Amino acid sequence: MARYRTAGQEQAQRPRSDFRVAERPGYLLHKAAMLLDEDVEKHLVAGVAMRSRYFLLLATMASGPELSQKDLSQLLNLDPTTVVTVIDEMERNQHVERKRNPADRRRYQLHVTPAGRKALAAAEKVATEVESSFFGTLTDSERETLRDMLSRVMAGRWPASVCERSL
Amino acid sequence: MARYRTAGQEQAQRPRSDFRVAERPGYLLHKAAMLLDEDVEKHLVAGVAMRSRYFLLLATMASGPELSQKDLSQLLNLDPTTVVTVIDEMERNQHVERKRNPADRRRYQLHVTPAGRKALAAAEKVATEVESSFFGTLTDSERETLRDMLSRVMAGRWPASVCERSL
DNA sequence: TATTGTTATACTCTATAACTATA
DNA sequence: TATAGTTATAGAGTATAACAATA
Repeated sequence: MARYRTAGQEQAQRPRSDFRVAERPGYLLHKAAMLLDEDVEKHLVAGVAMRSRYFLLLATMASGPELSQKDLSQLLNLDPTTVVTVIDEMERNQHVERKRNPADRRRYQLHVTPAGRKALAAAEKVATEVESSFFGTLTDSERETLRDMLSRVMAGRWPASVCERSL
Repeated sequence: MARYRTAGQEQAQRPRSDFRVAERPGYLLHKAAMLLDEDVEKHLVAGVAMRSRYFLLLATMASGPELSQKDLSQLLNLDPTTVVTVIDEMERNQHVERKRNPADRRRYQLHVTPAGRKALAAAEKVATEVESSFFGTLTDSERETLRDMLSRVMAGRWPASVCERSL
């Protein structure tokens, strides 16, 4: 992961920051998400040797409705082939077991093992700490407001439209 | 660009959505940014044949302090080699001219041409429409709150730490 | 005939390293 | 010796398409 953020110690000839992009709400959203993603990925890898998409897939499998690999790829916007790769890895790590769905033998029932749940708990602890630190300057009430606004902005697109299906 | 969001029309056997990831503020932020990025990219390509990073670089060059390619790569978290590629393309499109900085002949002065500003204006119109539509369910006051919260969350990391340098 | 999951492959994007020129 | 920019190359990531099994 590249780091272009660490600053040098040079002359500050024009301490302005009137970048047009910095005023676009869309770019602020993009940038904030990128910074948080990097933080989460870095700490997950360092703390529990797990990458973000592994964590997200595991967390999704461990909670809520039972999902096929196809469902997961739709919900998390991951390519189906990527889901295969990550779940292969999960099986090798004995965090997940693939069992055929008796009602539709094309699908898998993805079963998170106790070891998988344990690993997930550790990862969630890390992720929660990173998020808490990232949103550190916001009050609890503000965090709730942010959560609410983001949910509303996505209403009907996520996760709703995915859930319309078999979920 | 892949689309895993368009839903089929099947049985809704479990209309729940208690995914653990959906409750993480971090994932909400990530997902919202992804959706918006996709919208912006799609409409920029379709409307003005311009990709997002081209637009971002052009918008940054056209406003604020004069930046070298190195500065741009740091500010926008783009690899320096990517910046070279995109600015090459901009030169072919006659949107930008490279001139040597007389004070430091290693650096370029990147000059946005009138044609470049015209293209930028068209792109900004598209991007603004997409953003406006994306944040459509928020009131003006809420949008300001969101902008403010995102800025505060990033305070000290962006664009400040980049600006500490030569900008 | 359509769908889930898989594999193989191609392609895009990004990162790494070496090079030129300037400082 | 260090930095800005460039080029070539390698690697990671993702998408495409063909396939097997099942519906």
